[in-house]
Amino acid sequence: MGKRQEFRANREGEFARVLAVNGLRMTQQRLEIVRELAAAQDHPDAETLLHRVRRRVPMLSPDTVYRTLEVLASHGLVARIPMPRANRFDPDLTPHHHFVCSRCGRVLDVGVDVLGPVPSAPAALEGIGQVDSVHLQIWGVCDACEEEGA
Amino acid sequence: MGKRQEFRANREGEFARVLAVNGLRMTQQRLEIVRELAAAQDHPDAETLLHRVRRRVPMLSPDTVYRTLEVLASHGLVARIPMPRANRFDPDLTPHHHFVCSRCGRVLDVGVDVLGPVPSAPAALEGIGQVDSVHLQIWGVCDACEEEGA
DNA sequence: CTTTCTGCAAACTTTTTGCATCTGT
DNA sequence: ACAGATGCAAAAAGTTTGCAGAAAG
Repeated sequence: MGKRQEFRANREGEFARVLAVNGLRMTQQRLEIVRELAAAQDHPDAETLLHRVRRRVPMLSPDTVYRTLEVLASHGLVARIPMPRANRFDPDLTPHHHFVCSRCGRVLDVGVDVLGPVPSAPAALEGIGQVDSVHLQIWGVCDACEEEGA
Repeated sequence: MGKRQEFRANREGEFARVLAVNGLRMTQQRLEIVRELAAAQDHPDAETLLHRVRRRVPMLSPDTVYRTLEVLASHGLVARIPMPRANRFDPDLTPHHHFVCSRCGRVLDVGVDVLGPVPSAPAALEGIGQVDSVHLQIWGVCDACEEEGA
């Protein structure tokens, strides 16, 4: 099993553990949301994720998805990718970059083998602040859109 | 004059030039918006910029600011910093990083002398797409917020 | 039983759009 | 003159919030 797949497979237990430590609860909804996100091969936004989980949990409300994603992100269990229209969420916390297509909005992973390692920052930057994460975003036009436009 | 200041000082003429090349027009509103943004020492969002320009041009409408920023960004004259609440815009295209405070939302510049150069990507990434820009975002808590919370 | 979570609905913020009018070139 | 820009207003899109009832520990 690859490193990234292995990482995803442990998300559910990791989530349960972090929740427990913080006195929060593992609910059916949260479990389903985490499962769906961990299985996602793309970088869905809240609404997209909602529709996917609703295939199994039709009663799920949008609020719950937003709130769960907030919990996940604030505990460092998923990465928030800030985007012009809507935030995207990435269950994969292994080092990699993001290519964002400015035409179709797709977010594609770029391995560290392709572009070199994610730059590492010290825990604190002199005169600036405490560092939580370092996040490289590459903007451009993806091949699919490039061909279409030709 | 420092490199960054020099860069800012030329924004106005550069904008006029790019507009002309593309058959677009230099209007009073656009001029004022570009001036204000080029002079900004922070990373304002559309609404903040609107308020600043309105001190001199009270009749300016929000739409015009949004549309002008879109023109600027799509012609590579300013950088769009995608953020959870609202986009921010940076007139400074010289290489540097952005530290985003997750508590207060401030965006602070981090020089390449502090964290090393912005990773450079080739013009095209094999099997992915054409690269327009590479953008490093560092998330954390700024010193001002850190002290407050203590 | 207590604290936390959910769903509903309504509000809020940021951004976009259609249209008539006005302006730069 | 004519393409392009502006302002107005209304709508869209994404997200947050207050609250009553439901559920986890």
